[in-house]
Amino acid sequence: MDFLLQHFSDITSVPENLKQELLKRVQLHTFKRNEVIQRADRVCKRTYLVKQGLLRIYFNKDDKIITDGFAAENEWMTSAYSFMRVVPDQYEIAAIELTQAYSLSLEDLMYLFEHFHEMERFGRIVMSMQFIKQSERLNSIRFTTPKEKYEHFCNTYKYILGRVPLGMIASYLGITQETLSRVRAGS
Amino acid sequence: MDFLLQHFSDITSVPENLKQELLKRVQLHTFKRNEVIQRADRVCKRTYLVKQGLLRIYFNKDDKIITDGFAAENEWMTSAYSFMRVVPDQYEIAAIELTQAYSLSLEDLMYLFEHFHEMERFGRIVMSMQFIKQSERLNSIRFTTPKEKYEHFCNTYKYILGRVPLGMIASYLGITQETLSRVRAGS
DNA sequence: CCCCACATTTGATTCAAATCAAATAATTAG
DNA sequence: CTAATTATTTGATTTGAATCAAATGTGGGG
Repeated sequence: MDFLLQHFSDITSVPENLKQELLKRVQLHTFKRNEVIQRADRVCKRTYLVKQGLLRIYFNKDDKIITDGFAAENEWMTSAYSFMRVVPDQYEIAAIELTQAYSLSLEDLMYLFEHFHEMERFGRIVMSMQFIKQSERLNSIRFTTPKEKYEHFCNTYKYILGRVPLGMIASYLGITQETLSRVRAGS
Repeated sequence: MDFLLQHFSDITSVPENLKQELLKRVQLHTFKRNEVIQRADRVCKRTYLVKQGLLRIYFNKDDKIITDGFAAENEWMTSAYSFMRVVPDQYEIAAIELTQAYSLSLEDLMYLFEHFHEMERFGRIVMSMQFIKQSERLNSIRFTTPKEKYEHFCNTYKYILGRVPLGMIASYLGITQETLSRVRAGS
């Protein structure tokens, strides 16, 4: 449980009673390699914090699987729109490798936001960080060549490289597998 | 001032003392048509809430001006990375038409976050909404044809259409002016 | 009110990456 | 350990939008 509280403490101060409430509400899961955590067409009920391992979010577009993101240690993963708005969506989440993750339900999260200023701050800071990350990704997708996309990925997410098939990285970067292969070959 | 408090109240409850502090710290600006509010290579010191009019954020890429976003009534505008991290960046912000906007400095914002749970909640909710909006934009840029991009823009931002030159919309959508023109001609 | 800078359209051509196709390499489940 | 599946590379071709080029339209400052 130290991991969980450490994660929160790294972002903002956590008073003792918030710690208690967090520990009371959080669930710890173990997901097998390739286990599907969240299925398409369902409401995503929980948000996950990866303790160890690697999660992936993806969806089916014209019979191709498009990877939309990864979450490794200390990163949060949920199908954001489905989770926040409590509506089904097309995203699935699965474990790429054996993964341990904590999770919170929307109700518990809301309870904690409601009762703890620090939790609200935590939420604001995490959302801000996600927003900034997503901006960078948007700019990368809009304005860079396949080669630059791959290089940026290598620089930013080298800890993911080698843990996932290249096809997943290609679709995450918004290019085809073939193009990624050629980029890597250096032509 | 009613506008400002209404904007906050629409998102979360605002206790009387927070109202006081908000009113004490907020500035009201009037920007002329085409007036530049934020210059490139500078730290963006404030975040703006548009009361009336239209702001635009853009940057120079290879001698082309790329529009990155708009903010109309009840929308926030800032150069997010620069503002949050207190570093200069390449974005500029200008008024497209005569605009009235409230603004807050980072220090004031932090003060309000620090002292008011409700302000923190407001920040969290606004960041979440921005995140979701940005996700939709990312998907639009990644997966849709120029025609679909334009249709989506018309559906979502029709109140902007007609108030800005088409070139700005084209670069916002990630297509060229020529392509947008052809899409509109319907071919 | 008119002219000029800017905005928009239209046409011809180019090009980068997608698609289509298939061979080769590497995992993994039995 | 080996067959079968999955991943990766490599090659040929297509294609949609960018680029290049230029004509036409238009609105707002003088």
